[in-house]
Amino acid sequence: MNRAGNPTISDVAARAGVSVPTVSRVLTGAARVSPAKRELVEAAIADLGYRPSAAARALVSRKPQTIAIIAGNTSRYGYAETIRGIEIAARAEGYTVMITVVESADEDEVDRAIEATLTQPLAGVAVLKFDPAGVAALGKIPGHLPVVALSGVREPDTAQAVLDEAAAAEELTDYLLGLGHRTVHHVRVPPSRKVDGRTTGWRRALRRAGADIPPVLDATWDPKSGIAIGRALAADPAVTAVFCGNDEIAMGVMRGITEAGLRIPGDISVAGFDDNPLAELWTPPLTTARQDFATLGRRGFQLLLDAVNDTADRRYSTERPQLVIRDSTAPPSPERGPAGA
Amino acid sequence: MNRAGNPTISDVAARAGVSVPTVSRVLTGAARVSPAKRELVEAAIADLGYRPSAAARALVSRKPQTIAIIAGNTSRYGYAETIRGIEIAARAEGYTVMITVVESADEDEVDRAIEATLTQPLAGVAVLKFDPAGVAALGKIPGHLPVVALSGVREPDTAQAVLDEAAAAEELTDYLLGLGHRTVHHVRVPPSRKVDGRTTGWRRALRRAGADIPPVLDATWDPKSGIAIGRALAADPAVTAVFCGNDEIAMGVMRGITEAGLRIPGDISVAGFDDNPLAELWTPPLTTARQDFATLGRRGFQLLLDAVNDTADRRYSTERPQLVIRDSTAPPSPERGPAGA
DNA sequence: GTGAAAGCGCTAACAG
DNA sequence: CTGTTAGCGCTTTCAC
Repeated sequence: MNRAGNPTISDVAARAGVSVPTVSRVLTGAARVSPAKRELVEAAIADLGYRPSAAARALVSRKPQTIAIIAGNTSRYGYAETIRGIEIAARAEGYTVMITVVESADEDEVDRAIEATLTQPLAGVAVLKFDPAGVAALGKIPGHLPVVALSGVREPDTAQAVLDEAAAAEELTDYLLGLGHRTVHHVRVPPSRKVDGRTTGWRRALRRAGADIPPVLDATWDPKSGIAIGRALAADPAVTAVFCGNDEIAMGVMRGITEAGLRIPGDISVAGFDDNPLAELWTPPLTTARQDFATLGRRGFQLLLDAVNDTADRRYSTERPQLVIRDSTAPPSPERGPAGA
Repeated sequence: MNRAGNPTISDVAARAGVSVPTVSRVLTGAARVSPAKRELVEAAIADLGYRPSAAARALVSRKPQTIAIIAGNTSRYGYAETIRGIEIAARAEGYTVMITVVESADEDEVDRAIEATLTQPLAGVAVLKFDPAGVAALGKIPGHLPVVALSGVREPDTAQAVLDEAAAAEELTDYLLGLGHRTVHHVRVPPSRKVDGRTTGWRRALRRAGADIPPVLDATWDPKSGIAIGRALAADPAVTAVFCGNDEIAMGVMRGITEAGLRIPGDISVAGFDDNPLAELWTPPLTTARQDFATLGRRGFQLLLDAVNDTADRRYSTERPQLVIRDSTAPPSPERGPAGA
C-alpha cells in the first residue's frame, strides 16, 4: 500500500505468495508463468483492485502509452472532430491522450506549452497544423520524439496526414464556374501560413479557366466577421458567387448578404467548406466540401503509431474532401454580374 | 543520458559539478541553494536542454501535475467549450490535461476507459456529467481521488460546478407565456438521467402558470432529428411555441416547420438553449439562453484544485444562464392555437 | 519457471 | 547550504 491507498505490485505478490517479478510477468505476458501461479496472481489482483502505475512503468520500460495532441484550439468544429478521431484510434490501441492547447504562435507561449507537455513520458506527439500556433509548435518538438503533423503544408521530414483541400477547393470553384459565373470571390479564414490549400485551389481553378482573380477577403475565425464582408460583397454588383473558407464564415457572409436585401442563391451563390453538421440545416442548405476530420485524426494516429513502432511503410496520407451540392448555389442571375448593373 | 537520448538529472549534476539533490533543489525550489551553484546548475540545464521526467517526479513525490477529464463526447459545442475552459484554467496552474472519452454508459466500456485513465498518476478527475455515460463514469471513480462533477443533477458527496438550467428554462418558458402563448411545447435532448434541468424548469413554469403540459418530444443529439419533430409540430394547430433542449435541435425543428410551409416566428415561435455561436446568425436569429460553458469549466477546475489542495471552502458552484431574446419568438398568431384552426 | 538483485530518474530525509 | 543514503513501483537481467 502506498500513501494514496493504492495497492502496489508487492502487495499483490505477497497476497498471491509469489515474487514481484512473477506478478510483473503475468501483467506483461513477457515470460511464461505456470497456470497455477498465474491464477493465484490474477485472483490477488482482482481481490486488491490492483492497477499498475503508469508512471513506474513508463520510467522503467521506456514504453509510454500516452500520446500528446497539440492544438491551437479544441472547440472549433474541425479541431474538435480531429481530436475526437485521434482519441478514438488511440484508445482502441490502448493509448491515453493528453491535450495541450497553444493559443497563439507567440514564442513564449509555445515554449511553455511544449515544455509542460514534454515533461510527460510520451510515446509520440500529434500536432494539428491548422493555424500558425500549430506550425510554431511543430517546429519545437525535439527530433527524437515520434511526431505526426495533421493537415497543413507538406512537411518534408515528418509523417503527415492531410485533407487535400486544394483539390477540393478547385473542384468547388470549377463547379461554380460551370454554373455560368464569370468569376468566384473568395473569403479566407486565417491561414496557417502564407499559403493556404483552399485559397490555392480556388486560384488554380480561376487561372485555369482564364477568369478574373478578385482580391482575397480576410475573415477571422468568428463567424460574425462574415457579416460585414457579406454586406460589402452585396454592394458590388460584379459579385455573383462567393466561396468561403469554412461553413461558419459562409453563414456570416450569407447573413450579411441577406441583410443587404439580396437573396441566396437568386442574387449571389455562396459555398462553404467543411460540411459542418449545421450546413445542411441552414436556410438555404449550404453547398460545401465535406471534410472528414475524424478520419483525418484516425489516419494521423495510425501514422504516429507506425513511427512509434518503427513500422512505417508510408509516412504520408491524403484524402480528398467530397463536394456536397445543396441549395445555396445556382446559375448567376441575369441582373447581376459585370454585364448587368 | 537515457536510452531515448534525453539528458537526466545526473547528467546535469555532472556537468555543473554538483550533486544530484542540489540540481533537484534548484528545480523544485524546495531548499535554498547558493547563488553560485544555482547559476552553474541553470547553465547546465540550458546547455543540455534538460527536462525533468514527470513520470519519475510523480512516482517519488506523489504530487502529480496531471488531471483527467472524462467526457461522453469531445466535439459537441457544450462539451468542447467546457473542456476548453478546464484546460485553460489547468494550464494556468501548471497542470497538464488528459482526456478520456466514454462513448456510452455500457459498463464494460466505462470500466475499460476508467481503468486506462487511473493507471496514470493523477492529481484529480473532472467528469462531464452531461449524459448517462458521464453519470456512469462518475460512479466508478475510486473515493480517494479528488473529483469534480460538471453539470448534471446535484451530487451529495462530490464537488460540483453547474449551470442552473432549470432556472433559465423556467425564465425562457415564462417569457414565451408572457408573449401570450397558451402553452409551450418542449423538445428534449437526451437527458443524463430521468430528471433534466431544462425539462424541469419548463414544466415548473407551465405548472405555475396553470398552462397545459404537453407531452415531451424526444430528439437525439443529431440536429437532423429535429426535422421530423418540427414537421409533426407544424401539423398540430395547437402548437404556437416550442422550447428546444439545445440550439442545434432548434435549428432542425425550425427547418421541419419551414418545410411544412409555416413561418417562424409568424406561425410558431421557437427557442433554443445554449447560445451556440451560430444561433445569432440563423434565419431568423434564435432566441435562447446563453450557457457559459467555458466558465463552467474554469469554475470546475477551481473546485477540483481546492479538493486537491484540501483548501475547499465551498464545494458547489452555480451560475444562471442569461436569456437572449432574438427574432425567432413573437406573440402567437391569431390563426393558430387551440382557439383557431 | 521463478526468485534475487539491480536500477529507471527523481525527491525526501539525514547528516554534516 | 550541500552531499550521502534511501527508496518510489515497476521491469529487466541473471542465476538457479
